[in-house]
This record gives sequence, C-alpha cells and structure tokens, in this order.
Amino acid sequence: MGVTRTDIYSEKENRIAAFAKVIGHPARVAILQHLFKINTCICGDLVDEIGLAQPTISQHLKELKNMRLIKGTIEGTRVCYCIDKENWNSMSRLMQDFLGQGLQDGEECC
Amino acid sequence: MGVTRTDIYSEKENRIAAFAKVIGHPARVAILQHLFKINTCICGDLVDEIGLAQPTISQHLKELKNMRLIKGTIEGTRVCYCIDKENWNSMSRLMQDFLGQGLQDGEECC
DNA sequence: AAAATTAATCGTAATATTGCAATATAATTA
DNA sequence: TAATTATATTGCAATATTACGATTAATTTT
Repeated sequence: MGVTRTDIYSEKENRIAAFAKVIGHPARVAILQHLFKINTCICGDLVDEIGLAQPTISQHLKELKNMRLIKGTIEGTRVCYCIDKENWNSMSRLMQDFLGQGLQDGEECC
Repeated sequence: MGVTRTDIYSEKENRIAAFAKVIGHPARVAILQHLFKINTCICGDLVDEIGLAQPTISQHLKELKNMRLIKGTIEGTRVCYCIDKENWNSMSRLMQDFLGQGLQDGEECC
C-alpha cells in the first residue's frame, strides 16, 4: 500500500501517467513555463523567479531531468538549464494522442 | 511541509498542474482509456478490467469526478460513468497549449 | 590558498497518496 | 421484507511527496 502498482498497466499507460505526474506540480509547471519563455538558457534565477527555497527548486529540477524534460550544463559555478526539446516533443505527442480522444464530441451517453 | 504551496503560482499554472496530477496515475489513465474505447457508458466492469480492489477503483473514480473529467449517473444499483467531454476538451485545450510550446524546434541552447 | 558563489545532497518534519479490508448505503429481486 | 447486488465510505498501514535548514562539492574570484 502507498505504492503504485505499475505491473498491471500497459507500458503506454505507465508512460503517460509518469509524464503527467511530473507536470502535476505547479512549481514544475512554472519552471517549464519560464524555460519556454526565455528561450535561451537560464541558470539559478529560478529560485528568485519562483518563491521556493534553493534545495526545493533543485529537487524539482532533478525530477524534470530524470524524466528528460530538461537538461543542464555546468557553466562555471552555475548550471544552465533548458528544455530538452526532442524528448519534450516525444512525450508531448504521447500525451496529445491521449488527450485528443475526447475531441469527437459525439453523443454524451448518460 | 509536505503541502504544495499553490499561492505562489498563477491560476493557470495551478490548473495545468491539477489536471496533470489527476492523469498522473496509471489506474486513472487506464480508466479514462477504457471509457474512451467503449464510447458508450460503462458501469462496474472497471474492477474486472483493471486489477484493483473495488474501493480503490471507487476512489480513483472520485478523483476523476472531482476534476470533472467523468460523470456518473445512477442506473438501478449500478452507476454508469462516462467522460465529461465538455470539461475534458476544455482541460485538454489548456494542456495542449502548454505542451505545444516545445514544438518550434529552434536552437538548443546548452 | 582563502573567501565567495552556486548548486547538489542529506536529513528530517509535515502532509499526501495508494491500496485494501470492513462496513455502510442504496436499489433490486426473490 | 429479506436477500442480493453494486457502489461508496471509513479506517488504517505503507509509502511517496513536498519543503527547507544544514551541509557538501565544485568552481571562481580575490
């Protein structure tokens, strides 16, 4: 209990859920938003931009990195993060397919 | 701590995150998948379809209902669930806008 | 080399989530 | 009305997540 049973779902279902789970926190949405906006790299202004402590931001960045939605390169004493567009687009497509299923607004059933 | 600070994010960021969070569990993805597939209503076969206990399914359905992604109507002793297409599409659009930001595959920065 | 800067990691407290057994509720059928 | 059927709710145990202070690690500047 407390642990999600991934074994009983399809690969695809697990992937969609895993992607969504990472997006499922406003801090991570805000980080991604910010990285999209200032198309060029940013480093540690995220701590100022968003109002969370540095270790908390670092933790969120780690999760985004684990899901390969962002990548970071060391630049002196700073780290420069940006969207991993290739992977983002791939995950994005997966999600869009899932979301798009609702579009045919046929007969509501109940 | 342990509590997500919604106050420091924009309305939109919170809405995107909240939607994603609900999608962020494979059981709920599987439930939605199933509801999309059998376009017509379904009732309690979800317990058989997915391999979780009845109370667990019921709990996931509740969360989907809270987010207004599905709606259920009582039919005798059963409850008939289906996608709330209007709301689904509205949330879906919100998410698609967010996801779409990555599409312009411009210069990777780092 | 010492001090400063920046980000990651560790440890921990508070809270949330997941899953299920047991039970309750509500409608139907016998 | 009693038994049955289907779903919801309650209570709880296990685990996960979120947030932050303290510390560490790595680089740069003085």
